[in-house]
Amino acid sequence: MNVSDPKLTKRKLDSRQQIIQAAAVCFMKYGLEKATMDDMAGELGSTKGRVYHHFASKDEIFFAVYRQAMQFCFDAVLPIVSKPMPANEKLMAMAMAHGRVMMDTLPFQRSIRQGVNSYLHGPELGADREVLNELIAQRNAYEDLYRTVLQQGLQDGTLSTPDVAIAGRAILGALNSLVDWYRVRPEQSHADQMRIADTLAETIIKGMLA
Amino acid sequence: MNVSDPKLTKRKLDSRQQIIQAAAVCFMKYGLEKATMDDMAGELGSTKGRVYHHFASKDEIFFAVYRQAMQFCFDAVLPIVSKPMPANEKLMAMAMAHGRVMMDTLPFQRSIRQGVNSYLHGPELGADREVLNELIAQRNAYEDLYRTVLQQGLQDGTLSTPDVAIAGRAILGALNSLVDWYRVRPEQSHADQMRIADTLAETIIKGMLA
DNA sequence: GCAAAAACATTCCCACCAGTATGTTTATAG
DNA sequence: CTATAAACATACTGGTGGGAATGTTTTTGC
Repeated sequence: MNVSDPKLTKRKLDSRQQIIQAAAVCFMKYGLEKATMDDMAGELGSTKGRVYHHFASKDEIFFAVYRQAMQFCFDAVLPIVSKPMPANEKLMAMAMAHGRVMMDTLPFQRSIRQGVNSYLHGPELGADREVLNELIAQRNAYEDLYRTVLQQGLQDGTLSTPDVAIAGRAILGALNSLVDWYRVRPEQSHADQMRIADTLAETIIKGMLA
Repeated sequence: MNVSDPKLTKRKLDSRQQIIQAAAVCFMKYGLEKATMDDMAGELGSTKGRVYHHFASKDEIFFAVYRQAMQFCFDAVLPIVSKPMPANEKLMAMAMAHGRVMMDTLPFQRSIRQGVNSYLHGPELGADREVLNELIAQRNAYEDLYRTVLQQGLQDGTLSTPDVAIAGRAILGALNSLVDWYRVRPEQSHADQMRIADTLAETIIKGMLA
C-alpha cells in the first residue's frame, strides 16, 4: 500500500480513460443529455456498474471529458506559445494547431461544446460549482493565450485589429465551428482533414495581419 | 367557417406566437432538453394544457422556434442580397445584419444552435424526419446566400479566398459564436450591442477583401 | 342567447434513466 | 493458498417529465 503502486494505479487509470473515451463518443452521438449511462457502458461492452465504480455521477464524467478536451488543446498550442516568433506567425501556427486538434479529438471537443451551454446556463449544480468554475477558468486561460498574442502583434506591428477581445472570439468561434459542420468522410485522408483546418485558420487570421 | 377568418386565426396565431417566444426563452435559460413543458407554461403564467392545445409535442415547438429563428435571419439579410452592390460591400452588410439579428433575437438563435446538434445527430426522429429535412434545407439555403456572394466577389475581383465553402463556414462560425459568449449587460445600450456585432463582422470580413 | 367548438386548466399515467444496493468474479498481498 | 479488497455485473428504486384523458371556461357562429 505504498504511495501509488504503479501496477495498480496504471490499471485504474487505464479503465478510467476508456470510460472517458466512451463517454465522449456517446456524448457526441446522442447529445449531452440524451446519452445515458447505459449507452456509455454499452459502448465499452460493459455495464453501469463499471462506470459508477470509477465515477460518482454523470456530471463527474462530463467534467473528466472536459478536462481531457482542454488538455488536448493546451498540449497542442502551448509549445507554440513558448516559441520565439513574430506574433503574426505565432497566431497563425496556434490557429492551425487548434483547428487540427478539433478534428483529431472531435468527440471530446463536440461534447464540451454542447456541455458548456447546458451546464453553464443552469441555475442548479450546487455541489460541483467549484469544479465547474475551475473548468471555466481553464477555458478562459486558453482563450487568453490568443488574446495575449494578438496584443503582442499590435505592439510589434505584425497584427492589426480594432478590438483584441472580439478578434479572439472571432478566431475561436470560426475554428470551433469545425466541430459543428465537419463530418468525417471515409474517402478523406488525415492529410485532407489537416488541409481543411489549415485553410480555415488562414482564412480567419488573414484579416488580422497588419 | 370561411378560409382563414381573420379574427379567429389572429387569436390562434397570437397564442401560438406567445408560446413560441416563451419556449425560446426557456430553451435558452435551461437548455434544450432540460427545459420542460411546465417551464414553458410557467413562463406564460399558464399550464401545459395550453401548450399541448397548440402543439402536439415538444419537438414540434422546437421546430416552430427554429422556423422563427431562420425567418429572422432571412428577413434581415434577404433585402441586402437583392440590392445592387459590389460583392465586398454586400458581404459586409450581410455579416453586420446577421450579427445584429443574433443579438436582437438571442433566445431563438441560442435555442436552435443547441438544437441543431441535439436533433441532427440523433438516430431517432422517425415521423418528423421530413420536417427536420426541411429545416436543414432552409439553413443550407441561408448559408448559400453567403457562399453565392463570396463567389460573386471572386468574379468581380472585390473578394478573395482560397475556398468559398470554408470562408462561408468561417464567417457564420464567427458570427454565430456571438450567441455563445455574448451576455446581456444592463448598462449596455442597444447601440453598444450593435457596435459589437459590427466590429465582429468587420474583423472577420476584412480578411476576405481582395 | 344558445349550441358548439375552441381555448384553456387539472389530473393522471407510464416510460425512462440516474443513482443505489447487492452479488460475483478477479487480482493482489502476505 | 488464503483473505481481502478492488473491479466489475445484476437487480432494483425513485423521481421526473412527456404526453394523454378529462373537465371547465370562454369565445364564436347563427
